[in-house]
Amino acid sequence: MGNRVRIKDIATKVGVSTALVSYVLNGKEKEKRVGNELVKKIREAAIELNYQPNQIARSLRNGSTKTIGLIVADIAIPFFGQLARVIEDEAAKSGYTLILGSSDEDANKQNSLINTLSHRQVDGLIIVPADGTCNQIANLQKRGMPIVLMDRYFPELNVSHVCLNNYQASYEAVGHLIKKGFQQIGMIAYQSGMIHMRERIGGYRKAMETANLSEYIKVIEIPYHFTRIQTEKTIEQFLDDNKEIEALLFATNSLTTAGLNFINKKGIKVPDQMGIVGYDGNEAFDFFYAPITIVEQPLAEIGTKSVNVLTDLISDPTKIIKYDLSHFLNIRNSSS
Amino acid sequence: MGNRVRIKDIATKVGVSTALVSYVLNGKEKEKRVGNELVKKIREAAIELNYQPNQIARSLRNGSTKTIGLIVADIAIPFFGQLARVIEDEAAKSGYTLILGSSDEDANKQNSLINTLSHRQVDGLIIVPADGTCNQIANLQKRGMPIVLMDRYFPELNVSHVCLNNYQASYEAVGHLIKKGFQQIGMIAYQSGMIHMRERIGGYRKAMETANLSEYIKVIEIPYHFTRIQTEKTIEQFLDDNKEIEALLFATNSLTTAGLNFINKKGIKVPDQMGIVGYDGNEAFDFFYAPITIVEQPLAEIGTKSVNVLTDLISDPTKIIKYDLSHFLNIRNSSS
DNA sequence: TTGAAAGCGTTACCAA
DNA sequence: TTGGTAACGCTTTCAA
Repeated sequence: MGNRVRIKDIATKVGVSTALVSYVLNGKEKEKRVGNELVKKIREAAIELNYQPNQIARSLRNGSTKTIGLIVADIAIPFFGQLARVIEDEAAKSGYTLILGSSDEDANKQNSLINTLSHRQVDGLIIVPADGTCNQIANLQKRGMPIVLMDRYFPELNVSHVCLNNYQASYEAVGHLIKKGFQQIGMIAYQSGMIHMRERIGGYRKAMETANLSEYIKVIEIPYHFTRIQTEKTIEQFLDDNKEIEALLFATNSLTTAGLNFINKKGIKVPDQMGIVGYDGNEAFDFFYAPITIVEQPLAEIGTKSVNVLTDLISDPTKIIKYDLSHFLNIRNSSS
Repeated sequence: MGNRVRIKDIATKVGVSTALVSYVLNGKEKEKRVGNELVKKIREAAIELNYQPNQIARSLRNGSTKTIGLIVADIAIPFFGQLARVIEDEAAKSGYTLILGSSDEDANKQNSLINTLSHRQVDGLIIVPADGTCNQIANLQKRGMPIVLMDRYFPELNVSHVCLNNYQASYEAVGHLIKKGFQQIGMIAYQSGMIHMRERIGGYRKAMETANLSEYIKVIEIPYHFTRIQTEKTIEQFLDDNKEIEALLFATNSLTTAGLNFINKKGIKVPDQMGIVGYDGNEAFDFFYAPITIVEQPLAEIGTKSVNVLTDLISDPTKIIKYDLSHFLNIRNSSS
């Protein structure tokens, strides 16, 4: 872009050195005791010439880009889009801009995103880590990059994170179903070694055990890359194989959507023939004919905390903080 | 980040100049006829020292950041999230990374985003422009910034754009309702001077006129910043004031959602008591008890074309291209 | 109170 | 074939 005007042009025009211009334009005229007359002249010249600072040059000189890299699984998924928005706004408050990447839960993609972003000298990274990327994160941290893990983390690593307390969330979700009178409760989860999924399943198991329903524990884990059709087929098979199931806990929003779709097609009545609790509600459930209980995450809190933990980390690399936030149990209901 | 290793370190280690290292690391060893022996040594040293290029320094030197600024209304809205994802992938193919911003359809926010991004020396900008920002765009273009407008544009400006042919889309959507036997068709739109909304309304009017239904033309325009509750109240008022209405065209996804919600609450039967067509379907409509006809935009095409038009523009600033793409009329149906 | 100049990490021109 | 070095635009130290 024809961003021709440099600090030097202003300096020449006013007849001073570039140092003076830099002081004034950065608001250090008091500190540096620049003459009032000159301050005014420099300001005017800057406006007249329509000076636009070159942040790249500034970054190179300062060693800080005022930039945060955000790596999510997929920005097209509303959960991550909403999170990104909160992060964007919170980051802007501290003068940071977002550079974005989607990993598709793929370790290789995540790796190349991390490389791209760190070459661009982002000041820090907020990452929703993909399965099997523990080493990537460990290496990155070792090289001194400030990192906050979001939505999931690696328990074996001492890295800052902001996540949901998934264990507790599932535990209470199942408790809710049990209180409603369901006993044969199954769970539809994703196939993933990541802590968030393990804890969602773990909380379910624990709740069943606590209620003396261990014998009814039934979990199916669906691969992330399954299509909608494949997912519905798998759920169908699961229910065919376990006809005694009275209620289902879905581990993510997209699984809930696929599940409800399937239930709709089959004409299974909710909640009479099947009790339902799902993670991460969205407006879609408002249109479902029956109220759906939802494990809702505190999105705004997750986003703002992630940014704040990161900026703290940037100014003090030893300040590692870990949040496991609480969920809400909400009811999505078309008549509310 | 402790990204200590510079080209100079490699040069020192191997005992050559930085120039040679730069050539080799940029794959210009053939062109510059660097000795095979040295090439190998330099490559090895780079790996051994774990050299990570500093893209900031490179950008300053080259005058190109390989960065695209993307300004949407709100990345939390799935329509824009999906678009962003397509753009991210397409941009990556040409080595570009995305810097993101949400304008909230607000001229001031958009202005400061444009400033932030252009100070960061993005190579080009893809913008979903807010109402009343014609001058911003004109000035930006005058200063030489490559710009592609997306989703909407300013007819009075000669700036590249990639949009839907909204006029035709509404025209055909209304035609569809008329073919189904509806005559008293109302429209729920946003209050906006932007071309996309004007065309969506214009196509509706034209279709009504063509079918000799001019007297039934009824449009309500809802302010963008209305809450869900306010929106539903306004729709209720509109329908109370126009009890003869048999069908509705909703100008956006969120208006459709609000409208269907309201219709659900009131127990109005679709399509017997009310025919519906909405823009930009999403999975929510799959759960609605009746099939909903949807004006669907070619998201992938809009995204990829936006990137390609922009990269063309970056290499040739005179290459202004305008796309008005065609929609699909789809049916979202829970049994499909 | 002001200015000269070094330096951030790269690239690429020009010379050897 | 190889290397010295200027330059990208800015900030900041040091000297005047």
